[in-house]
Amino acid sequence: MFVSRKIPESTVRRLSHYLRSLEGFPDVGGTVSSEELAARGQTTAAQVRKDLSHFGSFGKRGLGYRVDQLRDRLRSILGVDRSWRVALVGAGRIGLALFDYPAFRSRGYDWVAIFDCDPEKIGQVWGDQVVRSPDEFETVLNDLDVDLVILAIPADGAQEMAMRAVDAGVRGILNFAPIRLNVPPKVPVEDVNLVMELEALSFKITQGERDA
Amino acid sequence: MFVSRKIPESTVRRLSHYLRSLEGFPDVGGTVSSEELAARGQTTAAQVRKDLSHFGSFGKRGLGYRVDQLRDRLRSILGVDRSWRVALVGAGRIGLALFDYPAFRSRGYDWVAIFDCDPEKIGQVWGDQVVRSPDEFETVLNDLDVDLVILAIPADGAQEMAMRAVDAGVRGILNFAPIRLNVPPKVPVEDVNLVMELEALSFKITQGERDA
DNA sequence: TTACTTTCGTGAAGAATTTCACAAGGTCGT
DNA sequence: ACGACCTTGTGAAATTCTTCACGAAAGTAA
Repeated sequence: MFVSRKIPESTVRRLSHYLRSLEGFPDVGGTVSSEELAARGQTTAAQVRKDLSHFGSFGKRGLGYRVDQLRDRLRSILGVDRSWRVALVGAGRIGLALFDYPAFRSRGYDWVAIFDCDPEKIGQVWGDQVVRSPDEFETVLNDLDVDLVILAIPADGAQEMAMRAVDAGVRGILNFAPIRLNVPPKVPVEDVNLVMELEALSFKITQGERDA
Repeated sequence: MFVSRKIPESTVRRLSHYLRSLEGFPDVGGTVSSEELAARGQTTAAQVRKDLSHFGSFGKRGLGYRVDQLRDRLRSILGVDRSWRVALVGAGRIGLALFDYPAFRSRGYDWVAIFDCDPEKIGQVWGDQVVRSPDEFETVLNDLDVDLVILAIPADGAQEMAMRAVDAGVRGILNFAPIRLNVPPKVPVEDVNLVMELEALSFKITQGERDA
């Protein structure tokens, strides 16, 4: 089956997991079976094969998948075989944590700009970056050819900055503000909502109590 | 329909959204229809009603839902009508960002302990908390009756701390480490995986290019 | 009271996702 | 080269989730 148009969200998440698992494999020349891949990442062998089959067939029957080959293929599918130019909007605690998160850099997500509206912060130097004023937003996004914007600001400014980012030609948004952004469908948005995660947790605990 | 046993994960997420929307309503005595609730939170009126119907029927036909009543009911369903005693494991950048995240405190998630294995950090004072050594982990978790643990540490230590937390009687884990934790099913785990979110984003962008 | 409007609650239909099961194709040892 | 043994790829079945459609309240106005 070739690249079909509708890949389930859940499949994409699992592909990330598979890739992470494969990166843990030192044995680069070896092979891995759907069974083994399923064991890490708590899913089933059938699910692994179905997920991969959306993108072609690159296993060998009787043997499994070549680790190095599958890893490269997953990187290419997930779009992490290139580098992405990322701008951080919001130089608060969360912004700082993200900026220093080593896993981002090591995977080809490169910081090219930081913005914050707090005059105290503008001009601060973070690593090889300077915190800039939002006044420069459109100019900088264009000049530096920014691909992705990470919004690490409170809810009230998020919609405006998202729109400005879209108008400036950004291609995707990772949103930490606890609101649903309203942007054209051509620009994908991923939400990270920490309160929601905690609420899901307390729901499950409470639910578990009811069952017991 | 009464509290059924299997609530879809997606429903739980939407309930969080509904609650967040309702909290934005100043008009406490008023009512809100499934239509209005759907408009915020990009879903459909039928979905809203179906989600709520899992937990009983507390709307009025022809009128909608009483805002204050629905808000309270959602809080109770999600388990945020009580306070939760939370321990932070990992006093790095991410830990700090979480510790300072105002939305947590305001929703009844109370920090009661912080742990880090870095001797430099042990003894540091964060707000009303002192960073403790992991040696004290079990004792403190028991003495302070900790409900939830937030793991904000690298992948390699996460499984061990998760297991120790479970053994010490913790009831849920919010995990920022990029691995799947292996814990008994009675203890729910929510994962926040930042790299995965970025990968989902770059996947969608790459996918969009293919379509075009 | 009655007609009219609104909106809920919900079974049934429809769509999407996961699981099953097995033929096809490949490896390995002899 | 052959047979025993694996493991993939994939239609079809099963399951889960979403959408539809409509009867049943509840309010309003004359």
